[in-house]
Amino acid sequence: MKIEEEIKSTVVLAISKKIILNILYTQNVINDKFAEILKPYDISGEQYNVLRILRGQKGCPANMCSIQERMLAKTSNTTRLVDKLLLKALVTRNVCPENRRKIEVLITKKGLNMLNELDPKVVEHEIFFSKNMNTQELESLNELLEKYRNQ
Amino acid sequence: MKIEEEIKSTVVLAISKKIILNILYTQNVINDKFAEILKPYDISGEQYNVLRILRGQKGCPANMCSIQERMLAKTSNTTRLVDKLLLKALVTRNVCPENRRKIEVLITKKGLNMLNELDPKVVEHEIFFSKNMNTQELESLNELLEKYRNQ
DNA sequence: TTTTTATATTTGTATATACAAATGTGTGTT
DNA sequence: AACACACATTTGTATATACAAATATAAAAA
Repeated sequence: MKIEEEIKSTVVLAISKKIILNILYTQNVINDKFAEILKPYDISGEQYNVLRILRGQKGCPANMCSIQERMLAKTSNTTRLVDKLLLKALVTRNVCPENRRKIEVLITKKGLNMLNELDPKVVEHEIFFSKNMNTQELESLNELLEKYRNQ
Repeated sequence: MKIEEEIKSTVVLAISKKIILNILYTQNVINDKFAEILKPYDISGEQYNVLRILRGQKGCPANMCSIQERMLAKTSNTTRLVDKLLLKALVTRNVCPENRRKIEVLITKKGLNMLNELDPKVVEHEIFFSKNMNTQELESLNELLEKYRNQ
């Protein structure tokens, strides 16, 4: 369905407006579908994102700052996301001995197991949207998005 | 900046994953910039979206259902968004006399004036991201996004 | 050493998202 | 009329976003 139909617009939209609406709407579709995958695991998309960042550390602890700057939403509240993960025993949290202002966050074995179980489902989700497009179209979409975002 | 740099990824990402991350991240950039435009007017992006839908009614009242289905985020809570707009006198809300289950929501003169004042800033925001791309690239981006979203 | 400044994180408040349950109203059936 | 069912909206609860203020610690300056 075209974006005008999705929002039931009755007027012709400028291409610059259509692209904005298309990106915002597509993001909603992606997120809704991803939330369904995560639902049985009782974690949110943002919590998943934190876990994924922690796994990427390969055993090294991450502090709040470094998690924050790797998040997609730059204004996420990492403290509270880590709080939730701590309650579920998916991460550990300790004051850094070298610099007591910092907090060392580590993913637990339980957290790693959850991510490993999710891995194939996440890949399936990513491929789902790409499956009817050829490599050239995918590369083109990616390049155009980056050109668009960087003004 | 490429998406890998934005999220400080150290590994090469599959194209299907890059596109997902690119869309999610680009949406955040668009929303953050738009929120700044709205800030002086003390309304949120979702509240703006409701006002824009109501103006599109051209004097006809809209009920909660029809507002909901025109929203970008299909799970927005229209009742509470309209509550906020009512407090600022940007809309009126009345029970529909023909069907008392329905609510008639109308944009006020104050609401219309706010939208009119915002119009040029919104267009400027839309054009900002498109300005370094030619018509063909813009059309191509729009088509690829729609093909992508519809699997 | 005390003060100032910078850094890292937490907390508070308002708003919005997500979803289920509750409420109120209209329609059709017996 | 009484009942069941569908429709439209509201309300409740948990989570997340957005942003400012508060707290704690470290480093630099006086």
